[in-house]
Amino acid sequence: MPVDLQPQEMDRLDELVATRRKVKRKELLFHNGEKFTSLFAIRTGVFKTRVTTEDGRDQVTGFQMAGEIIGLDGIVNGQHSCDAVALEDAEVCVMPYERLEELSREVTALQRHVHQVMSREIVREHGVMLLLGSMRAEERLAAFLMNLVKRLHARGFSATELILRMTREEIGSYLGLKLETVSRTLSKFVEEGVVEVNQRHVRITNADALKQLANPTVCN
Amino acid sequence: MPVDLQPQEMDRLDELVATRRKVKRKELLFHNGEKFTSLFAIRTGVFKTRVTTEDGRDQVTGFQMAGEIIGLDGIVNGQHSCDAVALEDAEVCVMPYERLEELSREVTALQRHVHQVMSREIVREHGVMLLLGSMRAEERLAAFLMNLVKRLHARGFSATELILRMTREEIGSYLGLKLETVSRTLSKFVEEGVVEVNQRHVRITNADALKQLANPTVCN
DNA sequence: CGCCGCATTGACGTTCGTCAAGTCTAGTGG
DNA sequence: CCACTAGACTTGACGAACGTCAATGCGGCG
Repeated sequence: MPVDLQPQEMDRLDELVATRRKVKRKELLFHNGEKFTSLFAIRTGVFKTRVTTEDGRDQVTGFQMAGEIIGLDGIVNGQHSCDAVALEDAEVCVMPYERLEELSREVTALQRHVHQVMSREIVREHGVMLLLGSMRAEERLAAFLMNLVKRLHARGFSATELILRMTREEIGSYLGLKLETVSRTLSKFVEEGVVEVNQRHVRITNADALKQLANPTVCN
Repeated sequence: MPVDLQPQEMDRLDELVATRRKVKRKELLFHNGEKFTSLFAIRTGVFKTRVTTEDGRDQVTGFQMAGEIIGLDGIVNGQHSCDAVALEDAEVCVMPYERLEELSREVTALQRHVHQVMSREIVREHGVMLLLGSMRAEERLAAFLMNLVKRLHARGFSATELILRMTREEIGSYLGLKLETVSRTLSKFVEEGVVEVNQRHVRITNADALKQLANPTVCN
């Protein structure tokens, strides 16, 4: 948590995030219906969150990576309303929610931080709604790639290369597309010289063009 | 705010929501880029929130009615990232955010309530993402009507009749459809005897059928 | 009355989903 | 070490759902 604090406050925060938990690839950090007790701060690895309907359809609601907080959905009803699945071996800090509540009553910076994290998630979801509601396949995928590479870059990785930790199907679910459409659209980007793709390895060769695709000035 | 409290705590909360503000139909409660200072609790009237892209496309991210909190998007960056537009003459309580922070440090029930409101919004948006990402027009519209009537019923209105405060275009924007599709789908429902429609007045004549159409559990 | 915004409906086009075949890669076991 | 398999991915042909464009209707309000 990137908040600056007094030494004594730091100690209390350290205690809050003292517990760690490892989650193997394909395993669930928590699942729909599970009792909510803690938030999780991702230390390593990438997760997806998904919601599911009775009739088996599901929707990926996000991909989360190091430094991001997961589990906020559980606060309102005391139980989780989505699944969190590790896309690779991962480790998280377990933050017991009741301790977090107490502490954020005492440490103003923490209170503010918690509010910001939740607000940021709301704003992010607004962006996804915009994407799902009014963009075409090309734009969705371009926006997705831009977003991923930006977040990775902020974590010290390349600004032009990335390795997808998720399948075409998972990308499609997140973007409201079928996996074939994701694959086709990626191929199209390759033809246009915007990216190079080798399985899960993606290299952005023309970032400007990608930005154009994600935010076209002309649309129908 | 439906939280039970000590009398003295009540007084402090009363002070928090003392300021009122009236917003006329089609006017903005706040707009994208505006400095964030307060959250708003809706007393009367219905609002829509929307996000916009540079190229002029916009997406309705929600319709809010009495008792609901609006403005949470502003917390993370200190400025609003969407517009809130009144769909009819409305009145809100203005809750200065800094006062809210202070108070929720002292009143545990308020702290919890704030967290729940934000978490609820996150969960609601998960539902919208599911709707936008994996449902067809019929299902989206059925889910939308069910959701509206449920919320109205919880506020003492009819469980089968409602008046839409928004245009077909606004419904379409929220559901990721064009207004013509909304209109056609409504007409289809009428043909099937599921609803009666007269302009903005809608009567649900076969709630079970509507629930069938909206298959998944996208409620809230 | 006549205008204007909203809504409906039809004809047609585009995008994306569906179905199917086939390729590639990594992992498994003989 | 090499088949063998399973899962992920690619690509093509076709169709359905929804968008686009356009004409028309309807109701409220100055």
